[in-house]
Amino acid sequence: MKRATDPDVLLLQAAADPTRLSILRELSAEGAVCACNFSDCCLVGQPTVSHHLRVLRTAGWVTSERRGTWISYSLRPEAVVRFRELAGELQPGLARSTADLAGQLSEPGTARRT
Amino acid sequence: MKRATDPDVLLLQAAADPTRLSILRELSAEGAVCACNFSDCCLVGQPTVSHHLRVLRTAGWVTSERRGTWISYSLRPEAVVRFRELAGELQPGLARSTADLAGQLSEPGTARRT
DNA sequence: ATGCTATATCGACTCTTGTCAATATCGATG
DNA sequence: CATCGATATTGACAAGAGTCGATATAGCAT
Repeated sequence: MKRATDPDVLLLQAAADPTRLSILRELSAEGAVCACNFSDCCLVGQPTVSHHLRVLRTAGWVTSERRGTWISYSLRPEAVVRFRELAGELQPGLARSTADLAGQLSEPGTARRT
Repeated sequence: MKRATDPDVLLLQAAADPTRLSILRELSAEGAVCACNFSDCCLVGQPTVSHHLRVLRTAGWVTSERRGTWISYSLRPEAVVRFRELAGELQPGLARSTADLAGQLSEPGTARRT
């Protein structure tokens, strides 16, 4: 995968994995989950879970908090908000108001970059 | 990347690339865009654009329609709707109502799968 | 038919990712 | 301090993704 610099792409990349999406959904449903519970629900080993949790933390999806021996993870509200903004910004086809009627519809320019 | 079977993960994976997110945003802004316009905005060659468009089409993000020599792409409303649903399903930490007060908070079970 | 332009496909290459086994670290507790 | 359980890190590996150059296909115009 191309190394992403855009934080939005980072956020999407982090969510775009079966294991990590399961983790996010589990966190959404449970609120705060101990790390040791994920290796069970996701059918992967403990180091792999740890790796995925780091990816999610790096992307801004989760925060961790020690509770004695174990560590509880939870969703960061900012990430959820940003994710929803991303979804809200995407609109299907309704953008062209008058230009469409004028037959504009994003006609091809000269195709550069052979 | 782990081969995804979950269509939701497919959708996220398709969007989780700088070039493809640019394409999606361009489509959202313009409504319908000729394929030849993307190789300009995304700083990649024409075969690469074609490849990304196929990924987006496979994931259900876009549809294509011939207009003479060129081909116009547009967002599929269903994909946008599903994306928004995904975003809507994710909720930060507010899930635990009474269980939290009882000190439950998803305590660790036995960590299986050594 | 010939040529031209737009798009897709193929083959190859490099870099990244997901995964694990082994090991280290950290906290609690005897 | 020694030990145990939970978590993180390291190193290695196979598989996949993104990219490009070359080539093929398709529609239009001359």
